[in-house]
Amino acid sequence: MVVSKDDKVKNEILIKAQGLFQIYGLKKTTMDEIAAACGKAKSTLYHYFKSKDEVFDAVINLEITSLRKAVKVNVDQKTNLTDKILAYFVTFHEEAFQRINLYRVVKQEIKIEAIGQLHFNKLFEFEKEYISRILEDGFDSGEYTEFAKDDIGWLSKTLIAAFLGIVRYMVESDEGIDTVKLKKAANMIIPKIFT
Amino acid sequence: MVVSKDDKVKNEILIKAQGLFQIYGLKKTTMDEIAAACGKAKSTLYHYFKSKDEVFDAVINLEITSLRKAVKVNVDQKTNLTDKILAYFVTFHEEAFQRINLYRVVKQEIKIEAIGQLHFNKLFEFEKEYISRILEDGFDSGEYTEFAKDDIGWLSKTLIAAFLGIVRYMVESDEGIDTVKLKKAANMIIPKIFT
DNA sequence: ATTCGACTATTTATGTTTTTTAGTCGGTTG
DNA sequence: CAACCGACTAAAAAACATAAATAGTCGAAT
Repeated sequence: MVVSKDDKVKNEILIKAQGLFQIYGLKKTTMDEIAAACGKAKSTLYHYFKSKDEVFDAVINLEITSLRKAVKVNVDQKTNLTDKILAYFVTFHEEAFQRINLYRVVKQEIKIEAIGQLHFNKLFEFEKEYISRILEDGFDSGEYTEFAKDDIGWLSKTLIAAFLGIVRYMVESDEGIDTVKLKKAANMIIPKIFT
Repeated sequence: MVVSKDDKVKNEILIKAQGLFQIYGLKKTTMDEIAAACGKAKSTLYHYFKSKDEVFDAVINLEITSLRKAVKVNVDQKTNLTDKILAYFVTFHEEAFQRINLYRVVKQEIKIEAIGQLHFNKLFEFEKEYISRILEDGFDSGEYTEFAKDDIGWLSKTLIAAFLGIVRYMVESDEGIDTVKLKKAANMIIPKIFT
């Protein structure tokens, strides 16, 4: 069989853990609880995962993977640079806010807590890489000439920082995530140079 | 005389407090220290200010006032909308980072601590109002037609949130505040519609 | 009206104990 | 022998108590 017994149990644990993390968060979910939810002893979990962090990591990666898939679908549909970046930002954040664990990481990160930092940095890094690639494609195809290629690294970081600022504000002010506003914001941030 | 004795002493206290806040921050500066710096007893301070918070408030307002003045000078020099907004953002943040107390509030705010919140909100509110006014002027003069007037409130909030996101990133990543980059960022955020 | 010193009421820091929880280990079972 | 368990340990977190620092009050003095 393609999916081994090992993978199956691992997945079972992850699903249960995911459910608990969603309800209680990382800190308030204990390994005993996860074990109980799986109908196993705690020590058994350590047969599949080295540590609690590794379990959480795996859950987050599960969600990031599915998020990336969703984003890719939307971005690939678009044909020009501006639409791609716009689609990227809108989809990314729509999808992220649908995934409570990720949302938590971002929200925790806003309040700068130790644990979220790593995941957030990874997220930021991923966003930067993704945007950089889109920009580079635009450059190579000659679609985009306004900035030097050397600026792409800085450019994508700034784009993301700005966009994250808006999302942050939406979260903090409890104004919720309004897709229409999000689109407007994205449209405003993405420099018209791109069009 | 125009400046009353009362105001003179108040100012003396504020100057001393400002110096101490700059060195030690709000929490690590005691009322006893401020009093000692003024060569007065602590209880005397309470004759001029209701509480320690009121002293800090007054200091912050002192700095905000001088900052506003500096910003206004730069903005007023510009003739068109885009330049005004650009000048506003660049000057505002340049000046803010020169004022350690304000900088502290902003930085504290990044780590969301109770005390900074109020000041930060006030700052945010001020920035919003200021930008709104600039935008409205642009509308009224017919310089700007792309957005509806109703959108100005949302527009200025978004602009500020985005810009704050970039500043935040600069602070967090310890990349420092590079004016050239700041200008680039501002240029990128301010939609080309304005030009 | 200003100032002060002595006082109180809160916060904050410190140290101690208890409880909770992550992670280990030897042994059991299918 | 891979998957599991229960009992154990070590480390972290929570709870508690105590001491110290500090914000803020008040009556008296100038």
